[in-house]
Amino acid sequence: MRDRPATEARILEAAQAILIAAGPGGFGVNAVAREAGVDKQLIYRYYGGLDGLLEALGVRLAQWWQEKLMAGLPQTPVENYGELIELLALQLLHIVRSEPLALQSLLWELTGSESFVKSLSASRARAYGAWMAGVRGGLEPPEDVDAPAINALLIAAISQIALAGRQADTIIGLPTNDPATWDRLEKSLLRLVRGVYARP
Amino acid sequence: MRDRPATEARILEAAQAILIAAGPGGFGVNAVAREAGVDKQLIYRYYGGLDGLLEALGVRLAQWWQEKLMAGLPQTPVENYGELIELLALQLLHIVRSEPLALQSLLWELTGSESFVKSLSASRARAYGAWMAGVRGGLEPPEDVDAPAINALLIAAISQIALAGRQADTIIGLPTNDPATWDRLEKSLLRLVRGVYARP
DNA sequence: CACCATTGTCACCGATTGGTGATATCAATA
DNA sequence: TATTGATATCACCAATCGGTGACAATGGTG
Repeated sequence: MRDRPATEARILEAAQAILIAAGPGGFGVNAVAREAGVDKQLIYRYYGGLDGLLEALGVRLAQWWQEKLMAGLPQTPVENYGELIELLALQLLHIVRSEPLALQSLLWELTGSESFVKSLSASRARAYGAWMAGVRGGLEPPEDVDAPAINALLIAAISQIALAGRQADTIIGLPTNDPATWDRLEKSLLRLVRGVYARP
Repeated sequence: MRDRPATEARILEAAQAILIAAGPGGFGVNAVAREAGVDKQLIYRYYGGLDGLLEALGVRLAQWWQEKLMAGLPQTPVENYGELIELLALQLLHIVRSEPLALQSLLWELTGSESFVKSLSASRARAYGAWMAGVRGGLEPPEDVDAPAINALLIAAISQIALAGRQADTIIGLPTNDPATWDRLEKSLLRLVRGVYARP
């Protein structure tokens, strides 16, 4: 060993692993050190304590979100603003359904009061914006639609649905384990999008 | 004192107070006992420990949700299914915006793995159903709309928006503290509802 | 080779957690 | 009044938490 950069990386990886496995609640200096096979003293030396480690983990998560979102950029140009939002919604739904880290990250934004949590929320919001900017040509939402508010509601719905399906075995009344449930939710999600961003 | 029923009630009240003030994370035997001004031993005697107390708190929360929802039953008969959902959405938005207990309860459903959490989710779902049953006359949703899925998404959106606005000072990009933000969200929420449950 | 800063290890601290056993105190009954 | 059973209190336990100081091993530099 005796390789500080490598050790720092190991610690950060372990932190992410702990977050995925145990969530924000199970996160702590001892758990991370144990997972990384490293003395916790090094966490204090290299990251200045728990806060510093969280800060570093925060920027890592922000990058992660950016990458995951950008991975779903449509290849073919879209025709109107509504279709854009449809794609974003589907991409986000796919991420939160397939990536445990996404859910734990969202959960952290809801439960944590640390400062890095706020910057994480802001970074994720920026990632959405970057996605939009990267795709929309000159596409504009209909004038009579409050696009930011509508989109926020849609993103919120997707996030909450995924979070709720994590622990409970029923969402409002729909069975969580049934794949048909998620088909219905996806179709209904698109239906909501099309309802506001009227399609030709 | 020396009044078991009163002591039990005090403990349960304290438990709810702790939940409101500190959330699921700060919940514990010691905190509740301290808040109630009671030795924690009594929690073990009367509720059989932390699990039993949670169980009792769960049924209390379920009743609470039922009451809060039912308090918003419309007086005048509604004309169609869409208007019904509009009212439910507005009522729910009002609850989660004005009642801290609602948010902490929702948060618990997302974070807790205890068994009572699942029954709480189920109870809340039943409360929605009871609300609907109490209001809809012979009203039916449009045939081509998957009402349960749509409604689940709408409820999810409302829950998540309120939860996100609790800690972060910006929801996706909308400033949390600005009252105008919530006006926009409410209007856009109704817009989503009307988009699917097409109005005359 | 000797020095010294960096890297890693170990042992400990006070505080808090969920949980338990023994004991004091009271109210009603015999 | 003496006994008894329920109610309340206190002291303690092992485990874990975040955090710190002292010490051992290492590798490059003079």
